[in-house]
Amino acid sequence: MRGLSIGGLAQKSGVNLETIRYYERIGLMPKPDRTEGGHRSYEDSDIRRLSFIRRARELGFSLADIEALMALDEGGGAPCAEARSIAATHLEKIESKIADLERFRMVLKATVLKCDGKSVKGCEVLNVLDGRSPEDAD
Amino acid sequence: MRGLSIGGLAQKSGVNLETIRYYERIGLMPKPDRTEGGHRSYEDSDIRRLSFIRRARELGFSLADIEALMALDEGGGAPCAEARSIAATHLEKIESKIADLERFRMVLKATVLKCDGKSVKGCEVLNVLDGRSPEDAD
DNA sequence: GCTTGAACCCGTAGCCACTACGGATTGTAC
DNA sequence: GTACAATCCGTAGTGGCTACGGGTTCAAGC
Repeated sequence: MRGLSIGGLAQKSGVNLETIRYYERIGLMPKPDRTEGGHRSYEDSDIRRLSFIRRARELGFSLADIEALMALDEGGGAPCAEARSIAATHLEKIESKIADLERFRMVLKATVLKCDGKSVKGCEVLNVLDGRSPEDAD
Repeated sequence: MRGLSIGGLAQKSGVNLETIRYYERIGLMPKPDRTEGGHRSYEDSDIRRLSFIRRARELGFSLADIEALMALDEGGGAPCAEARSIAATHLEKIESKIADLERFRMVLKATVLKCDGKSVKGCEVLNVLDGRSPEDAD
């Protein structure tokens, strides 16, 4: 085999083999050359592209976002403003998600702390989820 | 109609009508009585159960977690310790998710700030995703 | 050159938690 | 009685993978 096998690419990029095939199927990764026997044969540029995808996924970008970012990267035009805007929008989403989670964390933490793990009735965790306010519970 | 229609339940509980049918299908909600014509007819207890589910979902519990929590709530045995443990485990998950997102946020924020939206080459957003460290980029 | 066993092929189905569709039936208000 | 909203049901689609399984190919050892 001349190029990289899909398994080799999976190792080098840190992306699951099945996921690579999935990315190819949905058009996120280009169709690679094939060996005579039909096995996929990748090049170095595929490692870079796939690593880009992996990093962006780790940062929580959707595959649609990633597609747009990669198109910008290749377009060459004046991508920076657009890339910045995609990232900024994504940043906002992440920030609001963090805020949401922080609120959940506080409720949960308070709830878990109140629950002594003994009392059968009036379990604070269940009280909260039942919509009984903590004040009612005692 | 004697009881509550599915539409009414949807309104009162704040859960989408289709979602209610889905919950019934997967066994999370009990099968309600039916009118002569076959329409679902709900009781007040269904509002409570569904509201419990909704609140738990909003706190990020999985449906499997919720099923377990509701079983504890009904079992009556010594559920508090278990409910506490489910909630505590969930709290840990949320906390690590927050930590992850915080890291993403920092990277993204730094990235967006560095990107001036003008320079065609060396766009910081794309650099980061390309795995080029910020130091290399200049 | 031959054999073995790992790697790879492909299509399909499953996961979670919904949401949407669409044609048929029922409920309800006038 | 009629019009029209609400509900019925099964099925399919969403995103982002992951798993399965039976068949083929590759690469290394002898």
